[in-house]
Amino acid sequence: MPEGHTIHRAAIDHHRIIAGQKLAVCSPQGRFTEGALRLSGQLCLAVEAFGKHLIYRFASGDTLHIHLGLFGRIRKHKLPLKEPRGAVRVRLVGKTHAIDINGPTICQVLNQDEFVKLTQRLGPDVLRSDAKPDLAFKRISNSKSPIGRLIMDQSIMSGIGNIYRSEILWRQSVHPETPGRDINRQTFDRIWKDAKELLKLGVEKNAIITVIGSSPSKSRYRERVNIFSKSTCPVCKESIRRFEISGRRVFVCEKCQPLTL
DNA sequence: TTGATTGTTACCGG
DNA sequence: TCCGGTAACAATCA
Repeated sequence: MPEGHTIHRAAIDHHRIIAGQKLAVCSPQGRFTEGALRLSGQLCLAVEAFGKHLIYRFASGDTLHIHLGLFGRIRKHKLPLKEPRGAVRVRLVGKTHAIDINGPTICQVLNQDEFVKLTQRLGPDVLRSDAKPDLAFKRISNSKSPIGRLIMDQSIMSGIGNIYRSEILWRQSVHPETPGRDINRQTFDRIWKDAKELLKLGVEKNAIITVIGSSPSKSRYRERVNIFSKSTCPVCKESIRRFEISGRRVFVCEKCQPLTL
């Protein structure tokens, strides 16, 4: 199974192998033919992530913009080429390897202006060294929306997904329904730092791991997280409350994460 | 075959 | 204008 944000970043790490080469680009299912034609034969300068968005930069100034969404997946193959597995939207072929991109929510060519617009509408990325967390804190401390909504709002800060949301707030003893304006700078800094560390680990291990020391070899995330999709708190053994924010599942231990501060 | 899923976006009403 | 809610979309697996 793809692992949300983590696989996006891991994909970048694993697929830089095709950067610095002229790539053949094709669309096996014919669903990205126009874009593929525009990029094919171009020199790929770099592969980068902005939040959960993946960007392949080409010498022409165009970029390939990919967002994997819930189901998207990137696979790397050694040449010679194999038959596409599943619904491959776009295939990038370099000298030694090919990259197949299956089921992305977003798959488009952006010119330089469009690329700039994309980066401008994203909040600071917890994994980028040039990120400015101050921008996120400012937005959060002016909002009455619950912190559980705010830290997953990619226009406020980018990188955190649904599993990390519940896990980070549990690790930092913050109730997801705490209004943003009640989060002080110290608490925000703890959330930011934890997000940064957990996502970095996730990229390294190519898996969502929020229980430090747990084995990444297990195929199911349930064994590597503390409360997400669980019924009892691993610390106090109280039952976990499950509810929704914006239609996405949230988990909270109301004993370890009291709402009143 | 059905339901569930680690996400985003467009659109609409308050 | 800004929120929050809803539907649509994506592919795969149990």
